[in-house]
Amino acid sequence: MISDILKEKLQKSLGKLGLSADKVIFEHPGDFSHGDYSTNIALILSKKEKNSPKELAEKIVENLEKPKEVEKIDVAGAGFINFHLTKEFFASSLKDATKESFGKNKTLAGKKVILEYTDPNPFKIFHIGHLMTNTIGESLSRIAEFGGADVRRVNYQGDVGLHIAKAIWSILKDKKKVETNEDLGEAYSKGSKSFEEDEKAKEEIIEINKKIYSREDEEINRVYDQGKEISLDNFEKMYEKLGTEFDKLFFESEAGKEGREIVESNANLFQKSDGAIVFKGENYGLHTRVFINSVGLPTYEAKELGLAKIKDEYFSYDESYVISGNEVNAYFDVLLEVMKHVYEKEGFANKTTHIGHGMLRLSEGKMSSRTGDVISADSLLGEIQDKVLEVMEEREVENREEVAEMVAISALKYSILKQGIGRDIIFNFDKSISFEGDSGPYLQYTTVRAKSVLDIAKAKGLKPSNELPDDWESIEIERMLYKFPEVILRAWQDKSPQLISKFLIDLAGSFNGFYATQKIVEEGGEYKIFLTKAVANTLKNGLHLLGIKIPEKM
RNA sequence: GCUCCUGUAGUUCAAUGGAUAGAAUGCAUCCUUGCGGAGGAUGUGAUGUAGGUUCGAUUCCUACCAGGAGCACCA
Repeated sequence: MISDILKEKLQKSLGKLGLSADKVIFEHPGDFSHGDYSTNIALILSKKEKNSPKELAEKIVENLEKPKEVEKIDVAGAGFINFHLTKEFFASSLKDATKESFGKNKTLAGKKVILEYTDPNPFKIFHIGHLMTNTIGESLSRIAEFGGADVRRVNYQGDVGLHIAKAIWSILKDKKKVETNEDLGEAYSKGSKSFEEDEKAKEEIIEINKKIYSREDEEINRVYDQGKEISLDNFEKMYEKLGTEFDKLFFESEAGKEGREIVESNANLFQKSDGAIVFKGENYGLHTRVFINSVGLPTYEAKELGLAKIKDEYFSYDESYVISGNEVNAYFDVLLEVMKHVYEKEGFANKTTHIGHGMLRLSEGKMSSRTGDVISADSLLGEIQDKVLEVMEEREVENREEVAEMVAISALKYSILKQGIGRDIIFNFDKSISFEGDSGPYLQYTTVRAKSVLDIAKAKGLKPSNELPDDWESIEIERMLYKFPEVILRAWQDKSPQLISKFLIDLAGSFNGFYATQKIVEEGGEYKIFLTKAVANTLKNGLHLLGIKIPEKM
């Protein structure tokens, strides 16, 4: 790595001056005029020395042996030492950027990583919140794969619990045939409403809930089994659309059993309180949470406790990630504390990380799944797709619907992944989904365009070559491409797909600028064609990491 | 009330303690020759308030103001 070479030379120079530094940090300046690598070492060391940072920087540079990859070294600003790389370095680094494997690394080689995400509940609507969790989880899974990890994607679905009792109560009461997912959604929101407003309904629902667990009532079992099947089929279709293939589905019914046993066999850790079994988190700076409720049923907490073990039996993981909305952050802290004690030997708590993402909220107000006031993923995607079709109207494209769906999903996924994971997304139907500028479709469009250029070059018999033309001056694109692998490393380290989004949008912008000012396909343009190939390949790999598909034409 | 998160152009988002706080969108002006205009170029415009730490603060600390989430049998 070039940065290692720079570090070594710099240490030597410091040595000559009788100085030393434990760690020398190189970074890429935001502004290209400040070079390709930069270090603030002089600013830090000048504190101990009496020299001014700028003078010290100049002394360091005087004693610095310039590696062949470096064009020039200069001192700027308050005392930064900036390194400008040579065009030969860029030209040779481009070779990597045209490789299929560009961006892959080995930081997670041999590691078993399990990621749980999406977690919709049968009998309920797959809403836009699930869309958000899925998008983030899928992207992180792919980034882990690029790091060489053995990855398992898992999904944990609530197939028991009050929400189902509510839906079943409504179905039984109306004696209605349930055939579609919409029927289920309707039944749920109706049952949910009655649960809040009608005491008698509430009692009946609680009664049904017990029978769902015990499976003693044939009528209930029949409705339950049928509804679950309809729901899961519907989810499968959605996963396919979104580009996620789960390796394993877990269900609350199994996790509940396991969890209850674990709570019972660790009785000393828990306390009885008002008929429930609780964990007093106050002793650990946390709060109290119920694990087994007063009716004797395991809550989500106990289920998740069981799930950690079930996951390990399935795939003895080194790292486990649970991706969900950040509304459960506090509860997850409690859970991890309990896991520390319960699974002391197994060390699950240390291997498990909860990633809480922000909420998708509507500018018009809050979304509530209890009142049935939710926006389904289907309706949102449909609406975006209609807008895409409008833009596509005048274009000649085969498979219109299919392409429009790809573009719609890309628009949505990008708008989720372009910002920090923990932050809420304020959603405005008219404005939020963009097809231009800082958007998924822009990235797709740029990739398709670059590929189209390559096709034309090929048809004209012009072959890409990374041999530099005599009068070549290195351009922004070259100075960006070689950073892609570093970006991916950091994206995993920080669990921030947004770093990849940012990188791709900058790269695409830079390429579009290049495209607008230069003719690429021409005699003597072999290097520019090579550059285009590198950009297309990098965009392709980057978009893959965001979970975005690329159409042939759009 | 307690805990956590967030306050950056009109709007939606960036900025591992660094250099002139970046994009996009909006608005204004411009780009037929040359390969996809879902594009390109130029201009416009912002760190909630008050202190502190630091050579250097959007970033760290304190207080305040504003918004959001969580705080016992939902998940």
